[in-house]
Amino acid sequence: MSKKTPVKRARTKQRRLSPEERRQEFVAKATEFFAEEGFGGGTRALARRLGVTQPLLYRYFPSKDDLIKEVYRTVYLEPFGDGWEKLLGDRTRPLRERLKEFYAAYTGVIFSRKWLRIYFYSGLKGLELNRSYVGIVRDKILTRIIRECRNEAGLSAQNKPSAAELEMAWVFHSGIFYYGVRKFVYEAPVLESKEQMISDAVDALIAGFASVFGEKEEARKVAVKAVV
Amino acid sequence: MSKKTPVKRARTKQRRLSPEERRQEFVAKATEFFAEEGFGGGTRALARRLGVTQPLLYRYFPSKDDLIKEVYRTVYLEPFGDGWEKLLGDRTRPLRERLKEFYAAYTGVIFSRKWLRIYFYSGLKGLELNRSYVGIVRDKILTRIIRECRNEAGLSAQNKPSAAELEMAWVFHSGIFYYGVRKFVYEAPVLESKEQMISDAVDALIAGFASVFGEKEEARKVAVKAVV
DNA sequence: GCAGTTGTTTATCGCCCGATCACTAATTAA
DNA sequence: TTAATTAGTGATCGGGCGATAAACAACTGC
Repeated sequence: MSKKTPVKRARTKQRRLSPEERRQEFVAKATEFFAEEGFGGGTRALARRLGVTQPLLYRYFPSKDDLIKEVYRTVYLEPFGDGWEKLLGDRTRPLRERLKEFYAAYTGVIFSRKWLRIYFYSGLKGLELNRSYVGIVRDKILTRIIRECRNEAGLSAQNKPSAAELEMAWVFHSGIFYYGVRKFVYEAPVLESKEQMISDAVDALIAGFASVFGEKEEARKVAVKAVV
Repeated sequence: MSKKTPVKRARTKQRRLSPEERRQEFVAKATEFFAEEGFGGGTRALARRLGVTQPLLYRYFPSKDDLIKEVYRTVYLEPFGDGWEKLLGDRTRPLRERLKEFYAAYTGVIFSRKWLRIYFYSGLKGLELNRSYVGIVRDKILTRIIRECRNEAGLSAQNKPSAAELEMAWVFHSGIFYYGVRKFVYEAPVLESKEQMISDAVDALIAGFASVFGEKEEARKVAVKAVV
């Protein structure tokens, strides 16, 4: 309320950080700020949260848009490890186990209010960034998962998944994704155990994939299709 | 670019609409506008799109926020029919058929750039509206679906679905939902046939539900759980 | 045709926004 | 100690925002 008193910070006491450290500190705090306020949030409010004055931002970033681009970079590109692809393809371990471990790790990164809200804000802004992210998920994750599901269901290996297979993987993946959205964005009640949610979803995917695409379960599949 | 020339619209020619018609026209156009620009879009730009001047909006709506509330109302509340609950529970028809018909109708309503973007913008704004929408989906749709899945899997009827069952229904429902998001918000390529996507997802749900929760498939279930 | 009512515009207010500039304080190098 | 460099601030600019008030234009009933 009474933000009138300028408080007169004791400027001399706190240790001065190196320029790069300071910059990173600004980006990190800005990420939290924009996650809450959206990219329409003002630079003055942001500066207030950083404990500095607004013009100082312009010493570290040429414009607000440049700052936002840095926020994107740290949120999207940094966390995407490449050990994940290997994990998914490691056939010395059961597929269920691999999938559960992968999604435990993946959701460990993206299931936070900050990550998800930045993701949606940038998506609504129409940035090509989201489209490219969707492409990465498709190529690095879903294509691998389908390959393993085909193997699990006793189907012949083929490099390219069919559009229908890819779509089923998307439905599965998005279902898990949306658990995080409900919990961290809508703050709606969810199943308390994330692990069980993932476990059940993985089981359903493997069973469903075999049911829809499997040859070894042709009897079931025919019965399914006959109803339609 | 050269918006300088005021264009001097021929004001006398166009027929004057009744006040209520005019109001509804404004709300409809405002919905499209906010879906694209977000609720941060300016009233001047909106008025320009409506072909009127900005102060005129304030004769029809006391404030910008009131206009936004009307937009919510028409987007969320109007389309939600109540024949859907009956459709889901109609056991004279096969479950697969009911689910496919329901999701064909449901996605027919919500799968549009307009609907989905308004949904996300309001969700990010922190409005309680989204949380209540989530509650409606849970009670009116998912609870019914689980009841029918239990019946299909030969399980005893119980009124309240378990949290794990509800979560599996959410994963399934969200997976379908996200097909629309990918197509209409991210404008990413999707399986061209929405019907097949729904059909496969429904098949996977029924097979997956039986696999995870079914008693008649206890052997498979035990095998599944043993891996973990 | 005129009065009253309703629809619409022009002009404007106060506010907040992103950005810039000139200045001061703190740190570093000699 | 002093000169140069860097970090940070206060004041301010032009512009867009939501909202208001007063004037004007167009219908309506008499």
